[in-house]
Parts: sequence; C-alpha cells; structure tokens
Amino acid sequence: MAKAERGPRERMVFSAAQLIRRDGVASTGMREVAVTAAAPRGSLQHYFPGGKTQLVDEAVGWAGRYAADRVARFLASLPEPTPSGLFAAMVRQWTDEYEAAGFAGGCPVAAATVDCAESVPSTRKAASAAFATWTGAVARALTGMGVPEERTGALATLMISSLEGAILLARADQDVRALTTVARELGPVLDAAVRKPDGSPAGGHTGAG
Amino acid sequence: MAKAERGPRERMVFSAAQLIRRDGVASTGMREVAVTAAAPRGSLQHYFPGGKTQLVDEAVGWAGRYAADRVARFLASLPEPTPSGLFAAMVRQWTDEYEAAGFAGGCPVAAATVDCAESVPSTRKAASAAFATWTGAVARALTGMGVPEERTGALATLMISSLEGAILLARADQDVRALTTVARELGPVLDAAVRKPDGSPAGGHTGAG
DNA sequence: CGGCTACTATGACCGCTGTCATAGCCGAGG
DNA sequence: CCTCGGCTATGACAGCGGTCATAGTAGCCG
Repeated sequence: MAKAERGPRERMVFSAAQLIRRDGVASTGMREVAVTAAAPRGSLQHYFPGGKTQLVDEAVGWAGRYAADRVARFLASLPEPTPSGLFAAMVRQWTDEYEAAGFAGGCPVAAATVDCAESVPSTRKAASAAFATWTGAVARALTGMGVPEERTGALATLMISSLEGAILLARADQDVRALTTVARELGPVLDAAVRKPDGSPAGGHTGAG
Repeated sequence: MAKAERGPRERMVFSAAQLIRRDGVASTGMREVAVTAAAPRGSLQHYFPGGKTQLVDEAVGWAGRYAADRVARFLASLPEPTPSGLFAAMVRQWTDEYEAAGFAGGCPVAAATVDCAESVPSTRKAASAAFATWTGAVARALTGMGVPEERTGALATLMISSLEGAILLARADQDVRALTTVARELGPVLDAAVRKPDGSPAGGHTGAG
C-alpha cells in the first residue's frame, strides 16, 4: 500500500479509508483517524468542515479512483491482455493481501454502502460514483481487449459484483477460496466475449432484449 | 416477509436482522431492536445474556437459515428447475423488494461481515456459517438439477458472490440494473454445467487442478 | 398463604462519539 | 513592533451506546 505521504489532509483521507475497510464506517472514530494519520485532531475540523460525512465521502471517492488506477496498472503490466487475465489480476490483489497480511480489511466502498446507503445520502452517492469509476475503468479495459462495446458494461458489472461478493465470503471464511473460485469460473466466460479475428459471434448474447 | 410472530425472543432476533440489514451492525441499537420488536427492553438481557454479540450472531444465523429455506422454496416452485431459473428466482427476490419497497436494506450477513469480521470473532464465524448454510442449499439444488457434484460447490459460490456484489451495487446506485445484469450474464453459464442426457462434457472444466 | 421461577420494567453508570468553542503557535507582510 | 491567516491544540458538551443493578409482576406449585 505505497502512498505518497503528501499532506496531512491526504493522510487523513487515506487513513479513514483504511479504517473503514477494517471496521466499517460507524465504528471508525474521527479521533482514531487523526491518530492513525499522525495528524493533529484539530486539523479534522479545519480540513473537513463538513464533518465525518465529508471525510467518509472523500475516502470513498479516493478508493474508487484507487481501484480504477489499479485496473489501468494491471492492464499495463499484462503482456498479452485478456479479460480473464485482468480479472485474475484484480482477484490476486486480494488473495495476495489476505495471504500476506490476514483478513483484516474488505472493500471500503462496500463498507460505506452497507453502513450508509440508507442513512447518509451523500455517502451513498459517493459509493455509487466510486463503483461507476471502477466499472468504467474495467469496461474501457475490456473494450481495448476486443470485447464488443455493447457487452463491456455488463461484463464489468459482473466482474465487480463477483469480486465484491467473493471478498465478503473470503473475509467471513478467512479463506481465499471464494476468490480463487470466482476467478477460475469466470475466466473462460469473460474470454469468450472477446471478438475473434475471424469474426465469429463471440460466445454469449450480444445484447438481448 | 411473512413471519410467524411467535415469541418475543424470535421477534427480537428477526427485528435485529431487519435493522442490521438497513443500518449495519454498529448503527443498530439494542433499544431500537426492542422497540421494533414490540418487546420489553428488559427482555434483552433476559433472553440474550451474551449481550449484543449474541443477538447479532443469532440474527445472522437466522438469516442464513432463511436464505437456505428460500432456495428450497424456489426449487419447489419452479416447474422445470434449471440453474439459471434458480438464480433468476434468487435475484428476483431482491429486485422485487427493491422495486416495491425501495433500496433500504441489503443482506444482513454481508452487513455483519463488513462490520464485525475483524472485531468480533464469534460474529465472523456466524457469518461464515450462514454463508455455508446458504451455499450448501444452493449446491444441493444444483445437484438435483444434474450438475456434476464436483462443480456444484464452485457454482454455488459463484452465484452467491455475484448476488451479494450485485446487491451492493444496486443499493449504491438505487437501481436494480446490476442485479438483472448478473442474472442475465450468469444464466447461460450456469445452465451449461448441467450434465446432458447424451453424456456430453457439460461445458466448463470438471475440476481443474 | 409462602416460595419459587420466568419475565418485565426502569433507572443509573460509564465510555465513547462527533462537534463546537476557544486559545495558541508561527511565518508573512507591512 | 503589530496584525493577519493558516494551522494546531485542548477542553467541554450533549447525546447515545451497551450493560449492570434492582425492583416489580405474573403464574405455577405446594
């Protein structure tokens, strides 16, 4: 989890995301965020006059951008990009973390959704935007791999849904099996959507009605 | 959400599950549970001497059994059971609720996982058990539809992961699109795993290493 | 009637939360 | 020197959380 360590403000947003990932939004205290970020408590109300809501919203937005960046990075690192390869890389990020550092954290956007979707409208919107950012990045990546445009959105949604759900299962079970399972099962399905050079129909419906 | 309304104890567990579904574990107060269940506050410490943890754990367990029961019920209600039909029914339960009553609630087991996986070991185990109960019911249903035994577990995991993730997306977006998308995309994949009467290989790997 | 058990009913306690208010530091600018 | 603004630093406050302690009720048994 390399970070630039720039200003105290960024550190606080980052720390908030980390704590939310672990304990959920409600159980994450402002004081705790300040301590974790090695930032003075007084800076909280200085940088986030909107209070906890603003801090959480920014943490969620940060997480969305971070996830989208990772997708771009995966794409660049894959020698021969395929949908299954991208999905495997996304999943591997989680299995690697869980095997190296334990099952302490989940997805902060998921946590914000669970804790705030009904009670804090702005956070719900922030979560929706974060998911959209992430899904958009995945969909663009799929387009670049030859997946027909009318399929990229649906497949990106499928990938992220499966990943998010598998993260939940893995964390509950303290076992990465759910993650490896969805990667293995979905891989061939995703690759089947790639438009073949011979112009074959590219398995799956192309936009059912 | 028909319920038997039996004893006050059951009502409290049920109400706890409902509130956790909506606001998460941390934001759900014991007093609130008692009020919602129309139960006396004093009964909380009488029936749940283990405190909030015990109540939450039981609510999670209840949710797991409820989900498994639903799977069995779906199975009985489908004239010609297919994996895609089962998955569509599971998804439809959520789209129906969201369209009828709004996006107020998610899955209580997911909420418990997000809020307590790291901080409350017993709740994490309860969530794991609930997912296992649910996954087991789905896997058994798939077996009854002719899916090879060595595939049912993985497919059940895939179904539940996708469903849970899609619930998150739907709630964040306040739009059932994610749910309908995963149902549409996964349907054919699931049906392809059914062992055909002619003994064809039943698409997909049969148990990779 | 007394005694016992199951359950109900309140009130108090302590800890923690987010937020507000106030005051202090400190470099820049005049 | 003083002033000002960005930032820091604490302290206090009101509210709510779960939990404990205690007392009350209802019903059954003898």
